Amino acid sequence: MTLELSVDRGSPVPLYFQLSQQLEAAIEHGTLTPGSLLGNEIELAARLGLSRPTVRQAIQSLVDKGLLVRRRGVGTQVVHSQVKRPLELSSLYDDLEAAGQRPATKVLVNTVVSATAEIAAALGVAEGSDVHQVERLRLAHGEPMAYLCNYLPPALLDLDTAQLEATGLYRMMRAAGITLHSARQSIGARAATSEEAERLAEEAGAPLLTMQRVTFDDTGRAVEYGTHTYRPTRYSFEFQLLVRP
Amino acid sequence: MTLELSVDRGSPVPLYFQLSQQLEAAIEHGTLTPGSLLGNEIELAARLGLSRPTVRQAIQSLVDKGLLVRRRGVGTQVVHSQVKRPLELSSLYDDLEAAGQRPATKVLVNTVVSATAEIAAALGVAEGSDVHQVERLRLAHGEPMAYLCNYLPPALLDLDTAQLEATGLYRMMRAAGITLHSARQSIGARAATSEEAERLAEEAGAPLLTMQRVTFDDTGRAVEYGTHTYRPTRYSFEFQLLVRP
DNA sequence: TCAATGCGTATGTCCGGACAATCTGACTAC
DNA sequence: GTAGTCAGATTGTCCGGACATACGCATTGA
Repeated sequence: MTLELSVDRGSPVPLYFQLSQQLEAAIEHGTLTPGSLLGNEIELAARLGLSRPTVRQAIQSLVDKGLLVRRRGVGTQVVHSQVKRPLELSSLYDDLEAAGQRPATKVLVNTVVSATAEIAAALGVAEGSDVHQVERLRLAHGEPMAYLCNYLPPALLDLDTAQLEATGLYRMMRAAGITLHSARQSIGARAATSEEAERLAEEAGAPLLTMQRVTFDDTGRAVEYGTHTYRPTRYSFEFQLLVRP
Repeated sequence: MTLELSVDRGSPVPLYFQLSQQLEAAIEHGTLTPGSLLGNEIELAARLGLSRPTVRQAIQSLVDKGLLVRRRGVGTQVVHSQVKRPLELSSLYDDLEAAGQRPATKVLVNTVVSATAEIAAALGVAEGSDVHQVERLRLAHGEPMAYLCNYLPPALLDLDTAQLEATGLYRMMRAAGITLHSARQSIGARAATSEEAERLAEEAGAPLLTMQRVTFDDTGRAVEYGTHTYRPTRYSFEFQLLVRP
């Protein structure tokens, strides 16, 4: 079979990116079957009228994504297993939306509080200084699913309650021009207190899935600290991860 | 301050790798302070007697690791935040060892069983075919910490009980020439059954942290399926993750 | 005073070529 | 028949250069 590949030099989209997208689409679509060889880089470059470094850059990006595997002396082949996505820094809202559910959000608290020692340490601000606090309840199919408590540095974002209910916090941050860079997460479990149980329509002592996260932008500022509790019967963390070579 | 950088052209270690390692060490050591500019690539290349693509390759690898941030028109600077490691496919054994603890392992079961539908689906083998089963109890400071149940395809590995107690499963796989590539994970929580509770010295109904994982090698074969339960008072999943640009 | 413009600087993209390292498979020698 | 050897194929590394693009800042203009 011959793979239809072409690049548009008039497009502002980088050539290597055009190529990697077409290859990824072909893998996704099944045109490039798992295990099949991709054909050597030099010939592929010649066929497309590109240079080898450009082709290599395209292939490399897919290798980084885990879709391709290179073998010296053999060639580049499509990975057999079904790689979906290698763990992104995704918000619960996006996760649910991607799963086809229509998540609902109920903002319980949207205010400014004085930072406790824990919050101050996480966000890197002075203890006692003002921080935004947002408490939300995330529902799916009318059932409570997770209780989210977040703290943000002051003057970072305009936290409109209506907007918080219509979209996710991360989406609002990105829209405000904040470049999310990395996050430090901790996932655990514990028994629900009576207060937590009531919020999530569980019973006191029921197991809860917990997640704490501090998110940093590309300048190294902490832009968000969150403590979340999930109902384990309704939610679990699913992700694919790659081995760093 | 002047950063000491040099490369050895006689070494079989790639030049870009030598450079990236030195830069990483300088960041780790604090010689390159967070937020500081790295100096433009062209001059850096000239100073080291390297070409710009080589220098770029070194820098790019650190950008991928989350240690550096590039800004067009500005330069490349060291990320402020404390990036430790961006979530590896690590075994519990390695995690504990890295944390300074000396993990102990007790192999409870090491046998061959007939694959149930669940196991067969995860490993991609025929239902009812033979698979290895390993059940282990992981202890730290004499206290049970996690209960690990793993299934492996037949004839993949020689599962020596003594070796399983002395090291981790992943380390044994790597030593056997298996190239780990990716894994699909699911982390959740549930209440302990009385059987599970007894194994982990908890009470029935106590919250447990659960993890399921299927690991694939670079040919796409499933090489391991594991169902783990952790005591949440003793263990939680901590990791750093990067945002895919 | 404030906004628009222009310029320098640094990274982003792309090219064409060269040699080295490694894997596969076929051939050869014992 | 088996083991060692060699050649072809393919990716890995590296070079030197060219132009495009975006950011920050100083200058200019209203």
